[in-house]
Formats: sequence, C-alpha cells, structure tokens
Amino acid sequence: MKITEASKACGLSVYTIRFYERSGMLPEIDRGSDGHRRFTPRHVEWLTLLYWLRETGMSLKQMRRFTTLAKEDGAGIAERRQILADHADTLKAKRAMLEKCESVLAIKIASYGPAHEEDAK
Amino acid sequence: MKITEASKACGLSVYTIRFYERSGMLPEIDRGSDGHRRFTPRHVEWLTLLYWLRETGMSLKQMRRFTTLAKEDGAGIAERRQILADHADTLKAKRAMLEKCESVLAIKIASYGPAHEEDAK
DNA sequence: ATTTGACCTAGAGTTGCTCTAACCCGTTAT
DNA sequence: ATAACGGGTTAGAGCAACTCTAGGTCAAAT
Repeated sequence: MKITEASKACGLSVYTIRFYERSGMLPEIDRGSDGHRRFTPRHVEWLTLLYWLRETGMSLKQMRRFTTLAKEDGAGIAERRQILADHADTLKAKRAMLEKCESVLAIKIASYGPAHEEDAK
Repeated sequence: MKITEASKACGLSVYTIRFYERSGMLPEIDRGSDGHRRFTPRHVEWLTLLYWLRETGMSLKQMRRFTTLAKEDGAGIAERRQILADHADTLKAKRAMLEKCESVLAIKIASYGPAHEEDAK
C-alpha cells in the first residue's frame, strides 16, 4: 500500500505521515524499487493509533517516546501501557472540561436573550 | 487590576493576554499613569470566555471575529450567538471523539496483557 | 542609592503541522 | 517517440498560536 492509501486508512494527511517519519515516530518503512514507501497493515494500525493520540492532544515528544519503546520491544511494554493509561486519564479530564465549557456557552448564549426562531428557518 | 491578577482570574498566561491584545482579540484596555494595563471585571469576564473558547479549540481567527462583533455591539448579537452555538456543536463532536479514543485506548491497553498490579504500588 | 519586583515592548524561538518547489518515474495519449 | 499526466520523492519555507528572552521603565523597600 502506498502513502495516499495509507493516509486514507489512518486519517493522517500524507504531509503528516512523512513529517512523522522524519520525526522518528514511525517504525521502519520499506521502499519499493521506485523509491516509494510501502505501508503494511501493521503500519496502518500504528498510524491509526498515532492519529487518535494526536487528535486528542498527545505531544509529539510523548508519541516519539512511545514509538521508541515499541522499537525496543519487550522491555518497554510496561511503560507503553503506562503512557496510554496516563493519556486515558487526561482524556477524562478533557471530557469534563468540554462539558464545563458547554455549560458556560449555554449560559452565555442564553444571556444574549431569546433566539429568534424564524432566523433559524 | 493589573495583568498578573487578571491572568490568575481568567486562566490565560500574561504572555497570552498581551499576545491576544496585539492580535486584536480584546476590547480596549486603559493604561495607568505608569503605562501598565488596568483590567476591569468586564475584561476578566471577556478573557475568561476567550480562555474557554481557546481551551476547547476555537481558532484565533474565529475569536477575533467574535471580538469584532462585540465591538460593533448591537447588530452583531445574532452572529455572536451563532458562533457560540456552532462552537457548542463542535464540542459535542469532540466529546464523542474523546469517548471513542478512550475505548480505543482501553482495547490497546488490554492487548498488552494483564497489568502487573504490584507495579502500580 | 541601589536593589527588587512588577510591568512594558519588540522580536526570537518552539511545536506541530501544511504547503511549495523542484525533481523522478511509469503510463497513457498524440 | 515524445509529451504530458499522475502519482511519488526531498528539502525547506510558511503558518498558527503561543512562549519566552532581552533590554528597558518606574515605584517601593533596604
């Protein structure tokens, strides 16, 4: 599978995939005789996980650490689980923040006075 | 109230407050005879709203638009309400994404095998 | 009198993309 | 056969949204 297909499969742009590769956040990617990257389903799975991590605010630094551990394989499992568990905790906090913000917005919107229903069609 | 106090009250860093001012996202801020900014409770309320909007991912461009409307006052109310309502919708979507990511993480963590309870102290 | 601390500005540095320029390589159309 | 098209490649510029540094002012405390 080439980069465009991998991009569609994982949700990251081709720019971002290439950027992640040079930033050392991806496992080795083989090249075809044409010099183009060849992505395996394992790569796509990895990229998809990275997609979720960045989409929910994990830093590149953390993601790089996570990848480094995966390369060492074996020893790093405990720390990798820890990183994901910590991230899951920050997601819970983020979700609470979104809820809080939604209520702030509801109050603010109400403070503008009643909506004109006919404007909303 | 000076900038440090305003910063503590709204949650934005003093750097960010100054940056927002030069980016045209704040109403006029008067200066004391010492040349320092003087923030009113109205300012703090505004900054706090901006804090929530940026913390939940609204772009500066959108926030600038919002401020511009507030300066025009009166006419802009409908569009301002619309901006906030639209943002509230994106928050709902974000919240759903966080939940989805949390389930992805739970599966991933489980795939690393059972946690070693003694490691967690 | 000088040191401290809070503020000021202009501008450099950082993160995480996102895009451009200039190139190569294989296929397809003329 | 050649030219142009549709992918891919790299290095590096540009951008958003901060974040910090350097160098400066002023007022109060030692």
